[in-house]
Amino acid sequence: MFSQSEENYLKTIYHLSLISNKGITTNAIAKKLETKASSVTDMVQKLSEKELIIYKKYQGVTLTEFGKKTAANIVRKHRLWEVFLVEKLNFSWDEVHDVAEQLEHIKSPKLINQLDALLGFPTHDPHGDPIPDKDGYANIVDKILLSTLNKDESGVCVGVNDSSSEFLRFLDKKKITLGKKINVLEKEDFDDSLSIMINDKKFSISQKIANNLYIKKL
Amino acid sequence: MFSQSEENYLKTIYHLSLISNKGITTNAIAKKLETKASSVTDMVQKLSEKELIIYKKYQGVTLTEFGKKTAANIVRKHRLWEVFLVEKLNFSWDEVHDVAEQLEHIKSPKLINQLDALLGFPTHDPHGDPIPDKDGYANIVDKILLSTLNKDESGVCVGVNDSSSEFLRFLDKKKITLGKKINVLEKEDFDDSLSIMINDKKFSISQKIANNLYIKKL
DNA sequence: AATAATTTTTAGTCTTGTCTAAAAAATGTT
DNA sequence: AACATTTTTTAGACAAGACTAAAAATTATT
Repeated sequence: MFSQSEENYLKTIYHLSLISNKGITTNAIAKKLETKASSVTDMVQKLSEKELIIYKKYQGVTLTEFGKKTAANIVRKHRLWEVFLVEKLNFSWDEVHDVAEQLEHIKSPKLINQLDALLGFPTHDPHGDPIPDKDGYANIVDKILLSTLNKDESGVCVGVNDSSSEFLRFLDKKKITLGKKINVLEKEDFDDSLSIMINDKKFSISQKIANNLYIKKL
Repeated sequence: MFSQSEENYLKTIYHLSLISNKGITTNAIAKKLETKASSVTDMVQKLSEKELIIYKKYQGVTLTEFGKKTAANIVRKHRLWEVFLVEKLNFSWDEVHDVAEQLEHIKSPKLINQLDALLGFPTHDPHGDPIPDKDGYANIVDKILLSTLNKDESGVCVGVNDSSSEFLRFLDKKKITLGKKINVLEKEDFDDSLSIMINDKKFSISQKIANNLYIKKL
């Protein structure tokens, strides 16, 4: 069994691995966890001893198979709890993260399997992120950023890049939810803002917004 | 906010207070928590500084109003989670304790209130123990031990004293569940064993069993 | 290739919560 | 009341996980 702290480091390394596929640097981990590089060095040495990661001084870390599976399982728990909070306890999608962050550390395989069943074996969490299965395998959807679409192209909203409550509440206000169809009517060269059509309504969004919304091209 | 360790001490003191209503001794706490008396001394000093308990050297501790409320809230969370595990996730009553022991430390008032609602505002946990309300008030039932009943008296099963999985599984095997009616047919002077009638079946139970089953007299 | 800037590691400190061993206080016994 | 026993507290140590400051290694720049 691993401590909460070890699990948090592991999860962070896992998330960074999905983006970069190079060795994960000490500084990158420190930044994500809002901690100091020296603390990271201490912890990666420990995780390395436990064979969760491969670590060579000054060369960053990569997950072992064991580490990958362990990390995926924490992510699985996090996302299942998020679904539970939204589906069963009427949380909104901008409220779930902090609570799921605590719940993901609860140790009970039966609990998670039963929760999975109660929720009807969901494949995605409320933000559109895939829920890894028991073996750590997660469906990677071929999602792209809305900002990469051109004029007259369209797609379906499948996820968010930034899941801060500010951004999520903005989407709520604009009635942009997962599964909604988005048409790009115009793309401004000047500031890369987009004129889009959603819910039969037309409005303009900034590049910052378009850079944080994942869609699946149609 | 309090640490998990602080919460565990507090909860233990709360449980001991309900039995003894005298000052709770260092040793009693150490025994219940399976730790050393010196560790208890350290922690009660800390809890005292935080005004959760009143502590005078060599004289044991008592909960303050604030401490009582805080402790009751932890117990409330523990018991609500137990109900959830049994009602929604098909746990049996002998499996819930360890998981609830972890879940009780999750910090989110909304989570607990919504869970309470999802479960239909239960008043008792799966072992028959009352669930304190938000203000820390718990209904104290006038329950007595089965062993205190005499020949030809009868009662309804309302709780257990020992909630070890061994004992709970024994009750399952004998089909003794909360709410069941029990008639005492005979009481042996020799070993204080009882001959009882339950589910229209007659059998004999040892004093040890009778000492761990709470009933409400009829 | 030498120097500057950045990143990473090391060394030492701090806090939390635990422990052991010894001292001090309280309680029990004759 | 004096001694023995038990309980409780103190003092000092340790592990986990974090931090600061300084050293070492790497990377970037001229």
